Amino acid sequence: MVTAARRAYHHGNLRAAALDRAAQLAADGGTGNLSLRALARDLAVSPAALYRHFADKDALLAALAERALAALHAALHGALAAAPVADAPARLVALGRGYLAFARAHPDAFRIVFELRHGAPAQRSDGHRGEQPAGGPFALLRDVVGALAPPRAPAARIERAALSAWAFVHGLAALERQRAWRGDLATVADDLLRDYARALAASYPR
Amino acid sequence: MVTAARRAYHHGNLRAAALDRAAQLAADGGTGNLSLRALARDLAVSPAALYRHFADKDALLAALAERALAALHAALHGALAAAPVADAPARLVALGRGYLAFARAHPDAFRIVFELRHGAPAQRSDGHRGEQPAGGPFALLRDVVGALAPPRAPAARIERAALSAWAFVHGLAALERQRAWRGDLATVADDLLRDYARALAASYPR
DNA sequence: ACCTGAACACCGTTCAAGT
DNA sequence: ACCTGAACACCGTTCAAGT
Repeated sequence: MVTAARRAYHHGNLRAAALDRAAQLAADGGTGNLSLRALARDLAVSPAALYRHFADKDALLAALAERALAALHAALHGALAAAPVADAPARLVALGRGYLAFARAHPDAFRIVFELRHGAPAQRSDGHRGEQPAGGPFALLRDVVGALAPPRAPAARIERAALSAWAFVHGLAALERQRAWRGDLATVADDLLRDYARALAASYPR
Repeated sequence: MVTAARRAYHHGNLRAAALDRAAQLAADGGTGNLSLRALARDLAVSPAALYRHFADKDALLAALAERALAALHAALHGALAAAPVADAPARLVALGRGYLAFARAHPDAFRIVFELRHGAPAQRSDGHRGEQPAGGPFALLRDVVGALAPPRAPAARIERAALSAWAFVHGLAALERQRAWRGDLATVADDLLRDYARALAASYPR
């Protein structure tokens, strides 16, 4: 059994197994308590073996973040699929609900997507990264916000409105995770999402 | 010189010196790279000496967070003092700008206030904590949002509007810190703050 | 190509012992 | 009361060596 599993790693799935297990460990004990040595121990593998698949611990965390971002995208896509196609405000609310629900259900995944390289000051001078976190999920948001706007609204205005909506719902998720609010932020957040969508829809002259 | 400094610690200021130096180290290398041993080395003190003043590393970080929260409060208070007393929307914008400016100038302090116990799932069942982060700064925000509302507006509505505004500006700060936006979020954020204040003021029937 | 064993330079934390 | 020295059980990472 052990030897079979061991042999399997030689077939190229240590990387995948490590990511799966690391995601579980992060979900249980938090990303901060995740150690490569504990992970290796868990996989019945030598610590050094992981370095054949990840350059260092940060690379492992980055791969984990990539997975988490894909999961967030999928969750938002699902939330959108369950919303009425014609009702743009309802779709925006559904997107916000999906975002908050994901942050609640997978706080570790949410964290690793948005708080990676959390303690490093190193801002690479070769340009901004961060296209990944903005990529998939933000495109969904822009589409929904665009559908809310009049047919020939300027793209720049839609971009700005989408950023604003993202900041709003992201802030709600962050404050809720932080428990920086006495009482039940979750139910209030739902009301605020609806208010926000309504106000945005009303902001366009008709 | 060294002996004089050493003797000074016996006079009860190791705790303060440790916090000062820890704040510096966190500002330079990020909170994640802060180690008690390096801190002790830096203070020419044995690692164990710090445990006379802090229960463990988390306690040191919590004390650091307390300082950072006070600094944020002071910064917001200052931003408000420089804004016209009568112009409530301008005061809201000033508060938002102060928040964003603080997050930009002291990313480590901002982080430690809002992302402490970042990797832990442990939600204490004895009730919610998080009164501290909401305490000082949020009271300022509630006052400003209250001044924006009609004289006899219901308190619950003001609370909700203040939470909404907090979430919005906090989200902007988080996304900006994350560089999760191609291009210059800082200047766009300023526009969005003004839009937000205007929309909030307009949301009250007159 | 993929993994092991052993080593290096670190950690956080504890505890007896010093002054 | 406050600090030191030494120890324990961990880390991340590297590197020769195995298959």
